[in-house]
Amino acid sequence: MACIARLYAVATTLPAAELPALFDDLVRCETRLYNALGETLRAEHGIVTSQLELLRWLRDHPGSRVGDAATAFAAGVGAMSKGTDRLEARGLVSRQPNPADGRSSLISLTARGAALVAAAERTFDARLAELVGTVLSAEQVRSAGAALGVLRRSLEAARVGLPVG
Amino acid sequence: MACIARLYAVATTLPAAELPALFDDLVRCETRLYNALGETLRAEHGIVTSQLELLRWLRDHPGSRVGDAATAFAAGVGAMSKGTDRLEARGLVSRQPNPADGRSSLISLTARGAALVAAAERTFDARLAELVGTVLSAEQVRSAGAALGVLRRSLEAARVGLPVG
DNA sequence: TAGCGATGCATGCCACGGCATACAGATTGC
DNA sequence: GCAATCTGTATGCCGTGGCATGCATCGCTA
Repeated sequence: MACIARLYAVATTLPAAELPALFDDLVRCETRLYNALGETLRAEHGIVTSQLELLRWLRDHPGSRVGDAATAFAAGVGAMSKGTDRLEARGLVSRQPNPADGRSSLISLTARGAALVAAAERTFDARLAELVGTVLSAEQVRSAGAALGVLRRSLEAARVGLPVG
Repeated sequence: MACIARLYAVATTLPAAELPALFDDLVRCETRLYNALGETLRAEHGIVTSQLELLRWLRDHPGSRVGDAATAFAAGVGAMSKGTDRLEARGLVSRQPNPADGRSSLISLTARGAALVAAAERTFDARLAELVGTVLSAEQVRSAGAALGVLRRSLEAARVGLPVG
């Protein structure tokens, strides 16, 4: 079938071990960066990486619903609902009734949330620059970013790797 | 041509937004790939991605201890101990007394574990080739792999992002 | 407009990881 | 060779996410 032909084509141009090695490096980098950034964010702002990611996304996508965020992060709706609860309990976001659909709410940053995300983002960017910017050349950042961007858009377009809930 | 591109890159600077965007793509790709691979592995072999990663690592690093695996995966020792318990309970690995140190055990694959990792690895590689190999060019895989490899080694050398436990 | 499947979200249960602790065994200093 | 300390691992508690369920609401169709 078509996928056999594709696999064969890949194998002719790429050593078979290349993809698993890439995946391994990808996961290891992600784990360590996530941990290290979370450590710094927790110490300086009392939030962790996943919370900054959500806050930042809400800032950049005002008027979003819980399910929109879940899709964007490839997380379950239940998990995102609970994550929103936690941010709301801390006064960082608020749910407003959705005028177009009574089942959902629109999530927006509070003033505190907006201030926090601005401050935490500076910390985040600085730490990331320390960890990555001092190690990779601009060329490496760009080529890796281009490849991962292509891959990401492909996975998202195909709805790959979305949890059930 | 790669040489010309590299020389040009040296003279250019990195836009400030490039690193956060790279991190975002990195995390999103990792999440979706991890989920999608886990789905396939669970359906065909009854394990998930993290378990295949550990089993494969144990195969490639015989005579390792719990703490060695924890360091390799940037996981806590407690988590790795419990993960090993789960694999041991399923008869996939076994702990053998460490002749050089009575506090620790040496972990090795059982015959069942070795068979499972061999079969599951084929599934894993095939699914990964579908998801990534059909989307990225060999050149993109190589350049992303090179960059992430450099980054990974830097993070590991600096012991960055290791959990406490 | 009444009914019905589809959709969006919240919640409960379970699995897993982080962190703190406990303890056995190793190592160091005297 | 013993005490003090350190190291390696297991275990308990807690927070978080996935999945299943429940429920309110929407949209479609007759």
